[in-house]
Amino acid sequence: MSTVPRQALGSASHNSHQGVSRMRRQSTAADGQRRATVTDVARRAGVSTATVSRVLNRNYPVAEATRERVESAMRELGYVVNAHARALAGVSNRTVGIIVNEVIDPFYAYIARGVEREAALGGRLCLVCCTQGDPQRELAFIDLMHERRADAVVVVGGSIADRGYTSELARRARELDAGGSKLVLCGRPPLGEAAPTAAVEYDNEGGAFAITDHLLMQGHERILYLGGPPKLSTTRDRLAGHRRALELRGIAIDPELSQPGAFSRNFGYRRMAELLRDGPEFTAVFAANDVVAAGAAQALEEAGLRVPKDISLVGYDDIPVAQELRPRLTTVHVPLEEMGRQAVRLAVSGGDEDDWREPTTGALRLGTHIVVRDSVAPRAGRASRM
Amino acid sequence: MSTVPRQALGSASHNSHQGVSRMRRQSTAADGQRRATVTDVARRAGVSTATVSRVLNRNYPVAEATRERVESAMRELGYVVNAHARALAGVSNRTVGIIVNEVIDPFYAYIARGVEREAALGGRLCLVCCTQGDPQRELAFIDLMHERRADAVVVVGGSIADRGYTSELARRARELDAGGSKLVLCGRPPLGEAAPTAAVEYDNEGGAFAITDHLLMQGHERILYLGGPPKLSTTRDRLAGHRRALELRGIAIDPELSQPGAFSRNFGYRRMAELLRDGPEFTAVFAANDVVAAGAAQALEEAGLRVPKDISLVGYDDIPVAQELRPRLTTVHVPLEEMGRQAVRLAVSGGDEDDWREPTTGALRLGTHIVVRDSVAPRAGRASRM
DNA sequence: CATTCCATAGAACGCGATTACTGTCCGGAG
DNA sequence: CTCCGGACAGTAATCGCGTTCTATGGAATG
Repeated sequence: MSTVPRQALGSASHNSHQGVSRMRRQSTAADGQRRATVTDVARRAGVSTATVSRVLNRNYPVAEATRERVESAMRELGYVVNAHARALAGVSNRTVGIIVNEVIDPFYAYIARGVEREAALGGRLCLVCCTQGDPQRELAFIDLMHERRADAVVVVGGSIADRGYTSELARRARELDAGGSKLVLCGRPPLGEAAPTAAVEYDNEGGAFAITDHLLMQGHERILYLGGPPKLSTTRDRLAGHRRALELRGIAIDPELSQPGAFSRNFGYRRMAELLRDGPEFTAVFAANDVVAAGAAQALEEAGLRVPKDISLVGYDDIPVAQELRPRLTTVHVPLEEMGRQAVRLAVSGGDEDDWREPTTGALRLGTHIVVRDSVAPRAGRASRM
Repeated sequence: MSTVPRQALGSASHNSHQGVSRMRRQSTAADGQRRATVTDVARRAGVSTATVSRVLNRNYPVAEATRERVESAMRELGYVVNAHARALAGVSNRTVGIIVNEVIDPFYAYIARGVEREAALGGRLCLVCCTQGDPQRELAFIDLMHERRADAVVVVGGSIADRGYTSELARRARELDAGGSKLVLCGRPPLGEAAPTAAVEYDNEGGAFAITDHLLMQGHERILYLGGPPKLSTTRDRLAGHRRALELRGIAIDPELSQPGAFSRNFGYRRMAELLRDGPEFTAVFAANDVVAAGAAQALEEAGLRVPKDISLVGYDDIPVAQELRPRLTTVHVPLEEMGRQAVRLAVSGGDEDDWREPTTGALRLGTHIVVRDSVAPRAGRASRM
């Protein structure tokens, strides 16, 4: 079996169709009303089911009068096509799946918006799942979407570098591909040659480099890197850009200034408070993302430190909270919504399937750039001031 | 036909299956590889399809050895059940639909999270759509979800009081109900007796009353009500609570102090700035929601007014931005995630269908309460100060 | 040895819709 | 007065899986 146990989804009682042998809905029996079917419509309109299907799909000439008879029959019966039957008969069911950590996290929400909008443009619906950071759930959701024959499955966000996990993911990529769907990696590194996937990345390393350099230009040399799960590809890339910038300026890397952790406001707040109490000296903070920066900002505020006068602070992602903080946060802009759009575009190639089966593996890398606001000032040195 | 034209979804070329008469996938022909079916698995494992189905559904005893043979056959073939075929055969497809204005709006995002989590608990997947505030799109999406036979369709957010729209919605409620699904209204008033819907509301009026009263207790008598689309049920209810509080204290209602508009940060900012320049006097602002409050706060700040010293400010919803603003925003807490959870709970009655068909119309009303933070102070009167 | 009970095989339907074929009808050309 | 093609419409085979219902081989039981 190619599926992760459904237990991974925390299903209370996943064996839904168990025991309770449902009474089979007999078309003969009472039950009041059945759902109308094509057959019903056809009978009522005095035509064949083929004709009904034709007016439904507008893919074959049907006489005006006939069409009208059929349409009013549908209306009178309250007929609604059955997408499952249609999918079974070979028509794309027009859905794309998207798997994120958490829908309320703006980072994911913006990407999801892009996916949803682009999908809607192609007349598609969007299946959304939240893994809450659990790779097992992610795999289980991919399976569920495969079962539903989604046109594409977009997996969003950084990934952990785990051997077993990666190969599981690659296998699913192959299975999906064999079935004509596509696995799209959004904001995470590709799986390598063996796996037929599409990918939309952004210049994570470059953004980190740029904003670190921005800090360096202001004279900061002791920069605290705060937050970001250590094993996540996202963290790895941001940290890499950060270090490259430091090295380029000939600044030694102090391990103590690297403080990875969760991508959460709470982590930013607590660790910052701790570090302020008994941590290394630093004059600037590079928060792994804007949410962490918000937490750090609060800790700084409560410690009586002024941003940017005493300490400079920058974030990453450029989500709305960056503009809400005071001072407004200097950060790295990531084209989140665009990533989502491109992800589905890469996978489904527009609304019409004229171009049947193009490059089986597409990749895309979007740019990032820093947004300068008010949270960075020339170095003043917290140590030298207090 | 009971559906709104798909054009409403802005589909670029919605007649996807038109003209391009797809080559029918012949099981006989080449094509390299077909997707494995139950029959394939059965053949490979040397058992019957009935047995395969049994190990798949675990609803009938199967010898351990047989099960293993079947399972490894599935693994080797990369078999993935076809949810459509399964749904067609009468098994619930386990999906719930949710329709919101906008996924990046925290108000909706939190509700969506509740829906998604509760759905996942029941082993269900979640179909998400964004209407961007267009009632036509909302109706079109409901149809699409009905076509997919979602177990439930949750429509989130305030509704406009339009005669035609309401009856269209009611019709869909009936159609869904006839098919065994359910339309759930989340955060909006019921449709009346004629429509079989479930509903989860929150005490919108009460929250507005409470926070207005909070302002009154601090001596504020001239309170500006800012934002909220005028015809939206949400606005109507909040405004009602607000006015009831005013009347209870015998304060005359000044139409000039009622400034409805979009639920956007931008509206809050701009209208606030205008009003500060040439609007009526007021000592407190009741923003229709936290987002509007954020905009208003910026305008106030730029005008050199201090919150709450010069002007008090409150919002509604209690989304994260409320804690990020400085001063932290006093607002009304709405149990958003819980609303989402209850919405699906109301509709699908847990994971197991033991309790077959319960009350066809459930309703629920969750409480709200104010959260006092730092944006309200006793009246100081902007007029008397400047 | 006869009887039961199990696990499973086998086969027929049903689910609802799509569509490759196969007509049928009708008008105009030859 | 045929013949032919275009416009429509009907027939029936699929699609992949779930659900019986009957039949059967063999092990356990008495």
